[in-house]
Amino acid sequence: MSITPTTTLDSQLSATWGPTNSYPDVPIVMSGYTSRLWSHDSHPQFWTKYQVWEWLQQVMDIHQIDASSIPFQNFDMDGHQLCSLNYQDFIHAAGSVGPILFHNITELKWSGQYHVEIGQLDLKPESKNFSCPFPDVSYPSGENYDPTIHLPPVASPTPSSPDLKRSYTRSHQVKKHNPRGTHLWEFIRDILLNPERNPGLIKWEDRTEGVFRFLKSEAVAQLWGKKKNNSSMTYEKLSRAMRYYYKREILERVDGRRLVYKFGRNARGWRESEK
DNA sequence: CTGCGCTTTCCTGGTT
DNA sequence: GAACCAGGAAAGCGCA
Repeated sequence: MSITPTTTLDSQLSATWGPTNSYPDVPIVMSGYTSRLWSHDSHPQFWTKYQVWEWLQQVMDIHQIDASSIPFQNFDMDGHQLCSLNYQDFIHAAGSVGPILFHNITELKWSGQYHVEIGQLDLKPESKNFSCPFPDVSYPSGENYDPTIHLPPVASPTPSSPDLKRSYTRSHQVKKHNPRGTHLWEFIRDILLNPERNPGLIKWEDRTEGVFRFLKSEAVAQLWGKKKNNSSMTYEKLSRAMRYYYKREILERVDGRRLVYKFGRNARGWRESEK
């Protein structure tokens, strides 16, 4: 991990979770965006593991693919190893997202400049079906809150559950309503799933049961606000949004325990087996 | 323009 | 008293 002990929380958060306008629905002019976010535009060959993860996160963000759609642990490697992967390796590691990643890293290897590569790719967020030189490269959009049409974390190389297998056949389906890119519960989940990007903000209380606890409630709220470009976000407001999830069974109540929540039956992608 | 889904904001009242 | 929890009400926002 490249974060030094002297790094402030705020700078850590900015560095790890991106600027306030990291939304793909903001027009993508990657030069400024990336130059701020992507401070290490060195050749991918020289990336650290952490930089590889940052790259992954960026690509997922840009394509509005849910971060849990790919098993990040399959990319526990540095840039040198990443660059040595072939097309099949990416398919194997990231399923249907593999081609996107492969294409992206290939361009990067050629250009050595992240922002150049993004510019070349015409990755308009509004193009629901990303067209790519590789066959069958349509990708799943983010997960859906709607339990009846839950779009999948499809990209796992080994879809084990019946749900996942079924959803695999629907990979061309255009995403349903997801106006702000990432829902709050997905944002929370992604913090939990990326410990390297979670500087003590939220922790699992019971990993298998999906119980977690806010350690720095206001910091999480600020981070959420940052993501939504809303500097007045507070834990008070965030928690109100969390409470709305009870009714939809995305979260379950945990009585008597402050700052503790539990993922419900309609929350997807948090289980280890789903990753 | 309208309706919908997901917050965001504000609020009152209760609990730890 | 501060921090948190519960949930109603209404408004904002992006999208189909």
